[in-house]
Amino acid sequence: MDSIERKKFLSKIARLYYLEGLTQQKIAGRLNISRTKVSRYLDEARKDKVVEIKINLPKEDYSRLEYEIEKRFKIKECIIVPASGNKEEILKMMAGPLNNLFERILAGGSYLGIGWGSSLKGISDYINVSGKSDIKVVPIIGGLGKIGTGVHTNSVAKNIADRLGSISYMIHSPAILDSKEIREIVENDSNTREIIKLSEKIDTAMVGLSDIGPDSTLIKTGCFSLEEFKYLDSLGVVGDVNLIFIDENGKHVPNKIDERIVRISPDRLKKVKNVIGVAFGRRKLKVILGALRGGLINILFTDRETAENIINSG
Amino acid sequence: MDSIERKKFLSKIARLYYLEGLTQQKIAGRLNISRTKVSRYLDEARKDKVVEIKINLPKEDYSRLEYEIEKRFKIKECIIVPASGNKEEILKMMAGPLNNLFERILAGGSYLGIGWGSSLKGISDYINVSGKSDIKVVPIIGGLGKIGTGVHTNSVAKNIADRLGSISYMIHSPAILDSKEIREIVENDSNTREIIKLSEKIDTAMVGLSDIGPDSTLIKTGCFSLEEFKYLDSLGVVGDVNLIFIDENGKHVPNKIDERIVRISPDRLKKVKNVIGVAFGRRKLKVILGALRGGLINILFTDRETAENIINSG
DNA sequence: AAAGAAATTGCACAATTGTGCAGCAATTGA
DNA sequence: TCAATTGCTGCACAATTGTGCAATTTCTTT
Repeated sequence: MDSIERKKFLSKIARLYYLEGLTQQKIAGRLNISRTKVSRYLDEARKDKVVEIKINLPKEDYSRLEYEIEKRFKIKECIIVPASGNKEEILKMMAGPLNNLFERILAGGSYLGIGWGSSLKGISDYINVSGKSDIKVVPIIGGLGKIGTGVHTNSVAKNIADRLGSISYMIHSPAILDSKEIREIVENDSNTREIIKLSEKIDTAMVGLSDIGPDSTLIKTGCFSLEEFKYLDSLGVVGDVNLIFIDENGKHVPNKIDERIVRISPDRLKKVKNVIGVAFGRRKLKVILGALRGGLINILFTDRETAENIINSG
Repeated sequence: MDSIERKKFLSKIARLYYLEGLTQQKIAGRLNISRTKVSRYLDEARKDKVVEIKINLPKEDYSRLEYEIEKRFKIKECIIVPASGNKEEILKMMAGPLNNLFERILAGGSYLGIGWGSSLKGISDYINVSGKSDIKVVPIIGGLGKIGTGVHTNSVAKNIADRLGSISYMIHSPAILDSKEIREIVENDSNTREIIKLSEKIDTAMVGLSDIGPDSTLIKTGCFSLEEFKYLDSLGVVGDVNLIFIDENGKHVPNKIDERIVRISPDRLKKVKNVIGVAFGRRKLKVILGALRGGLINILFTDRETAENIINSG
């Protein structure tokens, strides 16, 4: 069979299989060849592009980029939304995929850990998932921000719980204390100990990622001073994941601030099945890369621009 | 999940399945949904045209038309070549598909019945199939045309046998005799009887289709007179398949010429597994339709123009 | 708020498809 | 011409995929 004859034959088989919906067995019978041959001819047809499978992507679909990032960093999932420059809009666009994700990964009776951050706070307002009333929402970091402003850890956890139709726990300790001693005392208090203990039951967590630049929310809210950030910078820190300070490879950088912080431990966090990070913007590129490389998060929500930067920075 | 969100999700799954080649099981694990759901989402994606499967047809491909005819007349196969107006060219184009067909349907040791006709004669020169040396080629009609011209039944059979690297039998009787009595005598001769007997072993036959117009080869070669054709026409005959005269529905029309003809019987022919008819051109439309409707042939070789006429005449 | 209707889900099974392998045929090279 | 090599074939099995069904959930309607 010459090349053109062959192509025609392949397209005939491909038509019967893909367009007319016959089974390989039926095609084999009809053309008087073995079923095995049909299977192999179809293979050839696909390889030779006689058959092409096209996916009609909705506009602004980045599933390809998503899959590239998923593969590159061996993470479970990456969700990319169009970049608009406007933070609130970006968060709004993340709502749908986040709800979809929650539908899929929040198993009955499971515990959901919630960190802190303006993105987390922002996105939480769009959560809308039904049938998850037996989820327990647990803070995995002490309070940051003022109660009443709605950015406080407990508020975010409560907000999310409300939107899931479920319940939340509260943490009665600030995230950052004045000294190691005070932290130890607070952490030994049964109220706090209980919450910390709960973090072992978590199988899904949502964490915030911050850089340590002067514009970070942590500076703006007065949680840290510029001097402290400079100190962390000098140690090679590129940012934090739920106040776990990491370097560009996602390795936890030991530092003297750590001992004053109340939060889930790096080891514990790495054992959580699904860790969702929501972060985008040029400033956060390094900490995102670190978090991905170090395996601190395995589900990433970001925008197109950041995603492209991630891929280009390998 | 709203409509756009759903489409994005579908396209994500479709990408993983069709483009990245993951199994449904892997996708299910990755997205934390059941495998059954993946199967159903893929179904939906195809139905919603999120996934489109396109077959890159070689130019001048008529596989769609072929399949329409196959379905409409419940025949095994229809092969259509581009119409060029030039008979020789059309036959040449049929060579590839015919060889392909022979490769598929000629089983080891089987008998191949050969009729008569200028198309058959023409196409036989292009046959080229290897590995079929144990086929026996058998005439299924008496001699028509003069020995030596190459249009004679025996010559065509011999030619085909040579090209298959196999052997052929000869029939030592004309197709049309002067009277019923002579035919009976000839048919009772052991030489002829033996060949006729062989036709019971045939599982593939190639037959010619003729119309009964004044330009038909049968008139030109002097086998029939115009009066005889007028007579047949008056009976409702539209043409013949291997000298079986049929009406527009393919029903064998009894007539007084039949009893002078030496050929395979209509009943016998209908039992042959594969009966290949090669015919095209406006004049032959009616007889082709008859042959298809009456189940006298189940594999048709024709050209685009004729094929379109066939479909339009339903 | 309750009952009924409709849709969705996963299981278990059936159907379909893919593939390693042994055997056979074709081709090549001496 | 023969041997060696290469490629093709179908079988038998393994893997993958599709689907009826019962249970459950969700949505309607009263």
